[in-house]
Amino acid sequence: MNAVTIKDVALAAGVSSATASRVLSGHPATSAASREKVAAVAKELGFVPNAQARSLRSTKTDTIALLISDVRNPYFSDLAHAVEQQAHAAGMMTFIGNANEDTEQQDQFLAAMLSRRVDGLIVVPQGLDEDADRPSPMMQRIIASGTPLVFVDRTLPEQRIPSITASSTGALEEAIAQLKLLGHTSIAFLGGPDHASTARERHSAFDSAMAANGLSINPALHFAGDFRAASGADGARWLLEHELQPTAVVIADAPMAIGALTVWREAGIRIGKQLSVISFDEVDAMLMHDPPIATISHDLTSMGRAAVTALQEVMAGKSPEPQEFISRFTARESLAPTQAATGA
Amino acid sequence: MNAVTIKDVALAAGVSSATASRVLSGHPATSAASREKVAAVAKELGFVPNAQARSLRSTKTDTIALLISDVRNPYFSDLAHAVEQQAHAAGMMTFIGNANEDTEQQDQFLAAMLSRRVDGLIVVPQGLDEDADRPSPMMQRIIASGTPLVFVDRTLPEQRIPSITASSTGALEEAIAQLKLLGHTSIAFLGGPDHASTARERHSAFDSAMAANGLSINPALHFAGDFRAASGADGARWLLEHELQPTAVVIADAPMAIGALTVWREAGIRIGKQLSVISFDEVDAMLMHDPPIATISHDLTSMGRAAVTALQEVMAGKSPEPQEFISRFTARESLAPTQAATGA
DNA sequence: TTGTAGGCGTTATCAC
DNA sequence: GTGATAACGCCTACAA
Repeated sequence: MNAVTIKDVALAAGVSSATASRVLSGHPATSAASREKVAAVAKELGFVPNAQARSLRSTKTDTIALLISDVRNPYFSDLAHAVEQQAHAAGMMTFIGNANEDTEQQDQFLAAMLSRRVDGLIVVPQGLDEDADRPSPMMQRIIASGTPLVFVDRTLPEQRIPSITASSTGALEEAIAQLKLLGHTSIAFLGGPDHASTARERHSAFDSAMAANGLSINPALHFAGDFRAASGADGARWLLEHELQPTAVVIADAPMAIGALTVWREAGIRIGKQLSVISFDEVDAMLMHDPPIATISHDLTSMGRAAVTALQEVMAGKSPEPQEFISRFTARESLAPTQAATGA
Repeated sequence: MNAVTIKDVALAAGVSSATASRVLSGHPATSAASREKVAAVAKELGFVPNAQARSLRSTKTDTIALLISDVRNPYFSDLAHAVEQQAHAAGMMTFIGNANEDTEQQDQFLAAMLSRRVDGLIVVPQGLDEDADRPSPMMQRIIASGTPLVFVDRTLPEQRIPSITASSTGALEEAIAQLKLLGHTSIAFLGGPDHASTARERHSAFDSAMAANGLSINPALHFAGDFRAASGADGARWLLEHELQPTAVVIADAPMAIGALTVWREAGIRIGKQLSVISFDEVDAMLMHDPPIATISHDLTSMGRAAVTALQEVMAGKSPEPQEFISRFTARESLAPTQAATGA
């Protein structure tokens, strides 16, 4: 068992534990002699400082927590990776927690992090299902506790919390303009869950992009999914049976798109011929698809970095401005001139 | 700021901190009266126990760490999800760490976990590049420290460490038999990096499946990738230019398959006609592809659960047997009778 | 430069 | 059942 403490090191090095501590934590007031001896002994004994004790005393843990809503969604694993790398570069560890799109799991994770006294939190917040905009009680406690907090990707209408978000308005305007140019006027939207601010943002950006292009917004062409593959498949089936037979569709995230495209493949729908498709989130599978799928993508790497930077500012007592990244539209062969209705 | 300690709670409840502690940690020796009062006060004050202090005293953290080699690989995010859920059910938190297929990052994470005194470790071990089978120095220290440790997915030849692995021999024999039946005799293998035991296992299982089916093993048809999409793309290009023009290919993981399939789409290769494809790892994108891709899949959920269970046994002082899961072959339309060579 | 002496928040050990 | 008290491992005034 690893029970070697700083006292053991000090004893073996023939110094006091205070000196050993100073050497091991790089305090300047140490002699070359003790530095050498302590370092050598510590290495030989395999001394690993107890982070618990250290941060109990110093009230900092050099650890931040990142709460995402679905580990298995590549969108969030990209975000997690970016945050982790940036935090790592700043000498901090990152706890990654998974809310599973569930307020209860979110709160459990937040409680655990609070209890572990992380130095800060980066959160993709879940709204409450019934009342999408109200932070959960645990979130309110976090805020009340004064723990440095930053929202990323999604947000809640809490004025004091800096947030890093993405705006898809411009990209969607481009996308819809492109579709209109190709002759599409009946365009469906497979959206995400209303408790996610991103789902609402994408939906309203879609509506305003339609309006900006002089196309009418038809609520009957909006399907409410949940950002997961199964709901994308449901949306695809819903579309197949839809009386209006739109000729193009925008899908709110990659898992839903993959689910939907699978259904359409099974149904023999030719993408880019019978149905034009644009999906949010650029993942490798979109380029594998034949034809490749046009995407609206967010720069997760930059967003993740920005979140860490903003959090560091909050930890330093500043109040960083909210930051909004602009998503990018990439046209691909999944877009083509109108030919026939979906079900043809 | 959240500076409410157990003493504050005790004071407000009119009991000693010892009693407060007993109530808050569910110790049986408490009266109903104090239980009520303490609980009420704690809630009112928003008391959050300091996990640092608690585990400093109790020498347990109710936390385990999971080290995977690539967060963005869906294979590992599935595994992570399974481990997390199972650990959560057992009342433990999970730290998820990302080695990025890199021994140095692996070691940093392990050191951080050791320093945080996690109760146990579940690791997908990285071999050293130069000497795939030797555990890194840090891994040796972990082992020496006696921290409960379990390997999952990959393994190292350390006799004392329980490991949860998968065997693809049977599945590959089935797969190759199927290909042979369809007339394929020249079958390529796009493999993973040698420092991963799974890559070696899949490769040797491929070879023995070829042999078992009476087909000759041709080293010239083996491509060494690294489990990532880019190397799959490289492998696909390599195959396109290969003088032997195999008619079928087995790919060692999903990201590589997606990379490869993208290249083949661009090159106009018709999968399931000109080239039959089998990929390891069943991810949604495999079913989205037209035609759907035959897969060899592991039951990550069961493996993740088994890893947690094994770790719990180690923590309880037992020595669980190594466990080997059997992978499953699923035939799909990406397999078809031989027609023409790849490059035709 | 070094050592001594608390103390961080909690729980375990004793008495009562 | 409850309350003092010590101890977990480390860091940091303070004094030397």
